[in-house]
Amino acid sequence: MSTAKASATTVHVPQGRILRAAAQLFRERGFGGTSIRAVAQAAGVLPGSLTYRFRTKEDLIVAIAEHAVDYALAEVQSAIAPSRDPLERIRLGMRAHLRALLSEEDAVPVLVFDLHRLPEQTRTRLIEARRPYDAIWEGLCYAAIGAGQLAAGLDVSLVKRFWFGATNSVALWYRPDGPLSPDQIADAFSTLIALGTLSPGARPDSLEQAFKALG
Amino acid sequence: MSTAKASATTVHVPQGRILRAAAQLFRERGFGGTSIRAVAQAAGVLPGSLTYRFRTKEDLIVAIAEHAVDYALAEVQSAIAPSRDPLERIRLGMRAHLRALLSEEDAVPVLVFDLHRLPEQTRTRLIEARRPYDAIWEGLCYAAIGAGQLAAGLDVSLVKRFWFGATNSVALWYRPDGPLSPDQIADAFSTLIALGTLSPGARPDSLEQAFKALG
DNA sequence: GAAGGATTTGTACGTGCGACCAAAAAATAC
DNA sequence: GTATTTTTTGGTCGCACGTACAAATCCTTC
Repeated sequence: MSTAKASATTVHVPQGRILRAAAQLFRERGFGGTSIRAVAQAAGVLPGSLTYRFRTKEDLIVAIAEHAVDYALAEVQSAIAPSRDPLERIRLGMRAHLRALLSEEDAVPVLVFDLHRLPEQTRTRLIEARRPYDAIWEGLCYAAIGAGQLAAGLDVSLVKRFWFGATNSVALWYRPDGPLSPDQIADAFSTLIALGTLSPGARPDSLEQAFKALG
Repeated sequence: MSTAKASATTVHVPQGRILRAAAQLFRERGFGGTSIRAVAQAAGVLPGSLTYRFRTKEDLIVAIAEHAVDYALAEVQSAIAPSRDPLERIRLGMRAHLRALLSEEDAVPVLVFDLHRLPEQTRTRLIEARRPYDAIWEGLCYAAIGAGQLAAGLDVSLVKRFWFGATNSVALWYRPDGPLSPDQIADAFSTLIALGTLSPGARPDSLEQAFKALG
């Protein structure tokens, strides 16, 4: 409908077109704010075809989420492969995570931002789908702890939430024409979380005491 | 409808009931995922009454956002009043910010999380409404910089985004019956952003160099 | 306690929703 | 080149949406 027949080699697999169109609309307007008719139109397909491929709207977002996990997982794994230093692997992994979040692969931010307000049953399915991704980060963290690179007394799960919260929120303000690239932002965040922001003179004598004082 | 007439002192101002009900539903299901009828029912009112108070759905969320700003601003201002130390004022302010975000005042998370996918015109109105809140944090940051409490070479606006991103994301996983109170979480986050997470042995010799290396 | 404005009621309107499906068309297998 | 399966079409179902509004009710004021 939108394009001419084009050449014989045209990628005309509509499954991919539908998923991409849906992910883009979900990213922009949210799951609840996007109609399947709008998805169909954006994909250049009639509503009936969409229903044929994905029986319900929920099936659609689940497929998007599964794709997002596949994509982000592959990106992170190939990004961390070059290094064996745990801390460096985390830095590289966070670069890849942020690149995936800000990329044209709209599925990733959809999984990150729309998860928490989906129906309970759908949310459970998506958290399940995300498990392999959570697992790889779990492993990266334990490796850094084991190597003694992180300060003693840290609540690691809290640090993880802190870091992912900050990093994911970049998607809410990032603009491609801004002054910093995704990798630059990721590195800046890595440095902040690693070293903190206080000037040397304002720091306490003992790091361990400061962390333990949090109770 | 939901309650008996009760005493003569009953707060029966429906404006407040409607705003509270709407904020709660928007928080749970998002703006697009909440119908005006659902708001009316939750407020114990028929749809017509709601239209009488708020001509459109957009007027409703703008009213919620304005209330959120009033509330959070007052909370932060009274929280920072006891101290004159810039760093301490930021810590206290962040406590108040997180308390407001996690409180029963659903308007605050609505403003934080629903803003970015509203129609352009509405978003502009809400950002305008939020301006006083942004201004107070601007002031707190400049005070800490002026006092030399933050490391030289920091990109302050990036640090602000980092910190608010992390803190706001607490609303996505916090549960009241969890092990940490909002104030404990806020303090833990303040310590993380202040000191970083590396063990002493893993830190570079010069902080300034590390920050400047980010380009 | 009557008048008159403020508020709520109950319902209606046109639109768009998610889902559905018989029939047509295209692709594939034989 | 026919038979079979896969996919798309184009339209319909009943429902819920945001909004509007006349009639009924409540509340205040004098």
